[in-house]
Amino acid sequence: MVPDHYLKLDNQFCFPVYALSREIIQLYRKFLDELDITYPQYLVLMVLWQHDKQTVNQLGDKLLLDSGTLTPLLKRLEQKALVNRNRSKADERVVEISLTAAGAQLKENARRIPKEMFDLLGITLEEMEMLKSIAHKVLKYNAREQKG
Amino acid sequence: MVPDHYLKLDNQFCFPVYALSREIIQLYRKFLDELDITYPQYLVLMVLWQHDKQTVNQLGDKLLLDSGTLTPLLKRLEQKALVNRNRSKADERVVEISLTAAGAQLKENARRIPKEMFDLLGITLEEMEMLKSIAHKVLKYNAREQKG
DNA sequence: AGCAATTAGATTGTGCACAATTTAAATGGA
DNA sequence: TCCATTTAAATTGTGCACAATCTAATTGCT
Repeated sequence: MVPDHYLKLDNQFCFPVYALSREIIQLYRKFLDELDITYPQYLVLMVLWQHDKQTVNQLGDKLLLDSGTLTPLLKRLEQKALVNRNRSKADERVVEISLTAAGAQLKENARRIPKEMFDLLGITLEEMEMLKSIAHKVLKYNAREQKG
Repeated sequence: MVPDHYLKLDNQFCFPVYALSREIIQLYRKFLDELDITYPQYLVLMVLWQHDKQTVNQLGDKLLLDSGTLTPLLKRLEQKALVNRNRSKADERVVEISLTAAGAQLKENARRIPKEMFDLLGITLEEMEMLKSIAHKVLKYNAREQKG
């Protein structure tokens, strides 16, 4: 019989990750409110800042989000005049997302965020790298499972 | 000038945590669908399994959730006949949440979940402890900031 | 060419999260 | 005792997440 121990909140491994994720998004709010964007919108812009003009699918692959989440989010970014949404002429099913001048410009205002977030978190570089590598391990492990 | 490097998705510390949190909730779904509950509902039940009869505030303190999230969630648990919601007689503002027989019984069906989840994640015990301790550090650090 | 199967994205519906406001009960002076 | 202040939940409104379904365009097969 599995003991009660394993069902206590304090002994959970997953709850801290879930709580940490919400805490991080909360800390981002401080910076992102000034830019009038949300954290998921910031992630989309970050992907576009690195490589402009991507399809909804390509954004979804990188952010692990589906069209049910991205379509309305991208429409809100379009309303804020930060991105353009255009049907591809080569394949009418595909929607290409590109940055507007304002969307590209926002990158400069966002530049200071990663460093300030790191300071806010109060952890060491080593801990950060450890966290990243464990997260990647789980995500990669389970991505493999889904295909096989 | 902060270099572009820091604004690339691959170099983010926060995105992996956010993606990992969603992946974990996704993996839980496999088990929780059978119990017809969601992950946040499971967390509430876990708190009640450890200590029955708590106020909405007490649940919120432990799970770091407010009444805007908990009130509708608890109403759904009530509809499933897993918890009771009763106004305290000593203080009419307070709502006390307690397990029904079915809610208490569900603990037995949930008992196997933590072990199976651990197996699914594909990480070592050491990595799990590391992840927990870093999450706790950030959460505690920022809880302190909010008060000071 | 014609049509089934596939693919990209949009839509619908449910359930969190969370800010901001509201309501009602309790408390703490003056 | 009276009333401003505080407190506990509930409510309202916005924005994700995500399953399931739908629509329309494309591809592949014969």
